[in-house]
Amino acid sequence: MPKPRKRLAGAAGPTGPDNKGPAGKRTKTKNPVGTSATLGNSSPEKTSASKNCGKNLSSYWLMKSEPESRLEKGVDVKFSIEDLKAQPKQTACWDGVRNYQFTNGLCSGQCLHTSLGVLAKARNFLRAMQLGQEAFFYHSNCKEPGIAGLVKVDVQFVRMMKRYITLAELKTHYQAHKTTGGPLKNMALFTRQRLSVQPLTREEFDFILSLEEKEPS
DNA sequence: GCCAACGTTGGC
DNA sequence: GCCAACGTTGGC
Repeated sequence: MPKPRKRLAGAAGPTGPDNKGPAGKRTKTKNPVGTSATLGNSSPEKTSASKNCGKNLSSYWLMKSEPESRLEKGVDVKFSIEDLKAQPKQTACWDGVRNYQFTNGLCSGQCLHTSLGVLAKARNFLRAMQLGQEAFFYHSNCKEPGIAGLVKVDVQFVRMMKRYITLAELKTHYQAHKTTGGPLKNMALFTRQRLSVQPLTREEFDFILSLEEKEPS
């Protein structure tokens, strides 16, 4: 029996995000939504992108990763967006994750995800993700959780957020949107909170992007 | 196939 | 470090 959570709408931590601002380099990322990348998926009739007008298929994602060191079974699970940037080609080896071979053989000893259990749960979404789709890179299990940057799936750094969008801020909007019917009203970060890889609607994605231009609420 | 116990996630 | 939430497991 799930009990209603009592700690919602908590105090927004006063700690400054300490973010470094826009990282200069942008890899050109104008990838049109409609281009079905089809990762070796050669079923002809199933270009998922052409199903309906592209409205409610998920082309956007939020991926959680832990930016602070934490040992899990002897392995440090830390992988921040800065770590991603530091990878060769600013791209993380994601195959190890896909195949659930979460062993020392990972490409640089680091990985985006923390445990096999998490991966199993997110497996369906991992499968649904396609190359080039955009995702927010979310820092979890840390002092100030929030969206740190933008990546492309499988998994390449795109850019830092212009400002760090904290969980607290997202939650404020989520709460408001539940009543107003705004774009974040069903955001999986809150409704399916344990999913480490979660789909975003285009409306959610665009709304969150628009927050970059605004003052933190 | 139900459901309580358990383990993990992750905000606080 | 605490503990709510929630996915998984396993007994029945």
